[in-house]
This record gives sequence, structure tokens and C-alpha cells, in this order.
Amino acid sequence: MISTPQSQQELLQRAKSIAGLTFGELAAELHIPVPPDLKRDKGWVGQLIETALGAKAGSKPEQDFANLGIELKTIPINSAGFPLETTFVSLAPLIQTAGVNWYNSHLRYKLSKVLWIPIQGERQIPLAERRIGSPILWQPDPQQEARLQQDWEELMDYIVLGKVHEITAKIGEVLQLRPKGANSRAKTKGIGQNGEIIETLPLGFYLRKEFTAQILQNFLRNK
DNA sequence: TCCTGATCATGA
DNA sequence: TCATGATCAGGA
Repeated sequence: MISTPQSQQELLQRAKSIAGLTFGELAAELHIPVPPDLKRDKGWVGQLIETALGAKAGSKPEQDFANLGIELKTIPINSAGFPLETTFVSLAPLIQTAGVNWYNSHLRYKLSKVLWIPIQGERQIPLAERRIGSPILWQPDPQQEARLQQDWEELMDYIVLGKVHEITAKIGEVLQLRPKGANSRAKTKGIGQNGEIIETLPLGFYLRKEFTAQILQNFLRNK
């Protein structure tokens, strides 16, 4: 087991040291089997990178490196460096929303500092041959945070006002709410049209591809 | 072609 | 069920 890094610099150094490796090479070093594809192992790459960097496995609503205040995210990109998928951030609170605001939200906490690891994600490349990219340590700039806050507040209004059933993935410029559960039968409690508690689909906040693309592009520009 | 809604694995 | 890690895949 790899120990948890004790400083941001150490974490960054480790992330740089695995850049350029294929998933197959890194998995072999860690004695982790490589699945044939990601259809039944959608979180495999994320867990591989977590293991390599010494993130502690767990299902707590915390940053991956809480001691450093840093969240780890892999992001699949194509050959042009553009994201292939949206980025899941956190589940949306659908009940007990009193007192929840942007500043104390899980979303803002998770995104306060993120170590992005770009990875080759094109399905035509065999999983074991896909490569790990260079790490990007990011904090939202004022414009990005303002945009996130605006979307978060708009989306939370739907939830608080009992309009979860009106929510679609089309709402929000940089953020969106989409189902986040085992399947379409998954249930959690939410607020109904008359303020009553109802059973509804769990929803999660996702970052749109255009937003994460901007993060990657800004990094390259300042490099 | 690609976005939205659906889905997969695992642990507590 | 919720939280972690996400990607799949068919219909618009």
C-alpha cells in the first residue's frame, strides 16, 4: 500500500512520475488486473490512479486528500485534448436543504482545489494501452466560481421549490443535474410539489465538458 | 454524431 | 441507500 502524500508538492511529484505510463504498465507495478474494457468497471481508472497516488479508499463525502485539501479527478480526453465525458462532482441534496448555501455546499468544497489527471479515453485504444497525462492542479478563478455558483443556485431552486421532476440535464451553463444511481428504479427522498416528502430519482451534479475543457486549455496556455 | 438519461462495481 | 469511482448507449 502506498502511503498518503504529506504535502502538495509530494502529491504533485508522484502524479508527474506516473505521467506517460500506460494503464497496463501502472497496473502491473501495483499488481492490479486490467479488465477487458470499462463496461463493467467504470470506475477502474479512477481507482487505479487513486491507488498509485496514495489516496485513501473510502466512501466518505470528503476530498481524496483531505489533509491537503485536494480532490482527485481523472478526466478522459480525446486526441485533441478535449474531454470525452462530463465530470461527476457530488450528489445533490434533495431534502433537508434548509441552511444549505453555496458557501457551505459539498460542491464548492469538492471543487475548491482539484488535481486533474487527464487520461486517454478513446474506446478504440485498448484499455491497457491508454496513457496517463500530466497532472493539472486547479482552483476555480473568480469567474469560474461565479459561474458555478449561479448554476448551483438555479438548480437548487428547483429542488427546494419541489420541482425535481422538472429538472433536466439541459439546465445550467457549466453545471447540470443528472441521475446518479444504480438504475432508473433507484429511489431517494425529495420534496414534492406541495412541500411533501416524495420518492424520487437520486441526482448528481456534473461539470459540462466545455467547462473542464477550459480548465485544460488554460493550463496549457499558462504552461 | 453526441447528449441525456441509464447504468455498473464496491463498501459501509 | 448513499457515497465513492465514473462510462455506457440509444434516441433526438
